[in-house]
Amino acid sequence: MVAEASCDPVETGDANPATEVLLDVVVPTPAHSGLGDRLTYCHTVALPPGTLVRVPLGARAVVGIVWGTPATAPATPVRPISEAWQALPPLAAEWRELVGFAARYYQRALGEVALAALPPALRELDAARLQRRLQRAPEPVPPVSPPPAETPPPLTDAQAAALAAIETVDQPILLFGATGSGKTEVYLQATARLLARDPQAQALVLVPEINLTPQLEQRFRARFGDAVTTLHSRLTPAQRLQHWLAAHLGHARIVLGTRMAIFASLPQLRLIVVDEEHDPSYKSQEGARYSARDLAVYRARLGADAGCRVILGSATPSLESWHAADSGRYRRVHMDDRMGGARWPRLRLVDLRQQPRGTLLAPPLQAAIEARVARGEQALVLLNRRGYAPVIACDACGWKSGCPHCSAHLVFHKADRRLRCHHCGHTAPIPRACPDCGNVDLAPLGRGTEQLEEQLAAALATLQRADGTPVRVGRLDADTSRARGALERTLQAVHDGAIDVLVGTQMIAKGHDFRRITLVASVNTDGALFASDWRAPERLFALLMQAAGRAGRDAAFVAAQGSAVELWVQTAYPEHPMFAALARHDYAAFAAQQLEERRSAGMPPFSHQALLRAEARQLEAALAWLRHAAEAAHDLPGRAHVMLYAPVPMALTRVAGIERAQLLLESPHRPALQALLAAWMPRLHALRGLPDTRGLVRWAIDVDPLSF
DNA sequence: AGCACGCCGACT
DNA sequence: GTCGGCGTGCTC
Repeated sequence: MVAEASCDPVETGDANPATEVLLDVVVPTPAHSGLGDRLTYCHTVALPPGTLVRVPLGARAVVGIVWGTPATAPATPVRPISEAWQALPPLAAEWRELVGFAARYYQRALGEVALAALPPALRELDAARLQRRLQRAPEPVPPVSPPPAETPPPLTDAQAAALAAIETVDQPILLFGATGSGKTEVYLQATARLLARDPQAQALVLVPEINLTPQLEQRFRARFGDAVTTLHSRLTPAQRLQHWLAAHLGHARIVLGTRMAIFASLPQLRLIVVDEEHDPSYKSQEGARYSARDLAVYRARLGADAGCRVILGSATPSLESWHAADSGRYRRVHMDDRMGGARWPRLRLVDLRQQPRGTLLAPPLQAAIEARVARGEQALVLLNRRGYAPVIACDACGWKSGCPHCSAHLVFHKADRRLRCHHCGHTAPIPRACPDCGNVDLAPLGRGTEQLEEQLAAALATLQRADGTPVRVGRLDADTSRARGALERTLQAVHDGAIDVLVGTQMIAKGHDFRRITLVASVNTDGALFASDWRAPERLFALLMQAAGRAGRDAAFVAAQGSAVELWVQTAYPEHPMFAALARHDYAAFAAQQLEERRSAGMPPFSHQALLRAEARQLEAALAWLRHAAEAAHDLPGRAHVMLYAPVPMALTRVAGIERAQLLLESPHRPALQALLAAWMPRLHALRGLPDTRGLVRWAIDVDPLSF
């Protein structure tokens, strides 16, 4: 009480102005708490913006970040800052700007975004423990160069051109290069040149999934040693804090991380690399739904005065980035030759209309796989559906195994002889008879990776390798890689040649550098070709290009074998124009065709979208809430330029007993959409508690949504 | 969102 | 007689 009174500027501010300072502090207040983003506290001395502090909030003590000084003194008496962590350098102005922009653009509370960007373990610390931690690790800035731990290889012409562009072009670089064209070497050398020029500089390298691309981390470590650190969600809380501190204190020169790393504190950031920039995992799907790739471009612009650059790399860029390059906002740098003389796989289409219905593996494809395995080569077979069969059904009455909590089928998993829901985790034993009619003939419908593995293993059972050992079929999907280290073991087994044929979901298509693969096959492709999601063709093309890139990586091996490197695709629509572009490995043609479709339909990137999502116990409550929301938008700024569609249930309406619905907003004018959203938010918060929306669980806005 | 305070059932 | 159910309400 005394402390609070002494802090009140009205009471003591005049009496002792030198020792009482008002500060705006950002604390983790969810937007709907009714509190503003910045709360005013007082302290004995002025603290620079970016200083971490602990402050009382209600009955709790929370970590906050000093954001500045209040424009006006608040009406309510202010409470004092409990402790200021002055041992830690303040978070830089650019970091605060990035966080502020992300909060504004994605319509989240500033405190939520700012505090979520810090390692959780930091919030557990106090000033004393922080002090000890900082003293215990007074790591000097390690000398990165010279000498580099590994001598870089000579550059190809394309790589030299790319590096020249990076150093001279003051725009985001779209590094467009096929798998194996040497993009990674460009990242490495761009980083090396930066560090040679400016020994204090830092680089940020973003990857979609760090566990699926261990060799990128290996290559950075081989070149830069201990100057590299990592930031991703698989780190333990202590590691994450340690790595974050290394970046914040400038001990780490290079941060390699997943999308969350875009918020790392990097005071000397001069280069951002976004590898596989088209990958949808750069878009966060919970909390603040940010795009790390888009924020990377923004962050580089914030640092432009200091010479910060951004490289977006991909063999199949997002249509957004491709269009930005077409329109001159990004600079496209094309690396068109595959290094080491490796040849591109030839496309072999299997027309499923010529095959018996329900064919999983057409005889010519199976024969091709057998022939390769017999010669000591390897094959990858892609099927984007895990489990044995996506559903089991009753022959007599048409009953299908449905999830009691979701509007989805229970998937038959033969490995544990159970039915499993892939959306809520519900599991059930396989019923002996149909629950509806008692019929005992229940049949699995459709195929998953387990069944494909089984069928291939049976087909290859009589084959032997050159050394007389039996041929081995392996499987890689979320089920087989759940256990710690299982993923690495399977990948190693493929590397070592212990596995001849690897079956799996799209995770087998990622950047693994398998040397003896000469055939890649996609056996169930058509679902994505005609999916209701209009981004599906783009993703399918990227997946098939990426999968194709796994084949023929070792030119010497391929030449010695005398094999043709092939990509097999089973489809009932072989005349689809996408396959013509795929056969020529012509992403530019595919992108041009897709962008033309988007332009005429007024779809992104020719318009901008946001989704308002609502979840409720009853679907009607969610829909009613969205209708109220639409009504509340009628007179908002920007409304004339923003199209609001009717609220609809989501494609997968119910998940874990919660009904989901959404409302799409679309505008050709991004600022109009942003203005509308910003003005809409307070009204949406005020919508709580309407009588026909009882059972509403939560709602959220997804700006630039990727999935519908 | 947390985390209080605040009024009604089965236990040491 | 207490421990605890989660219903409203507040957080500079």
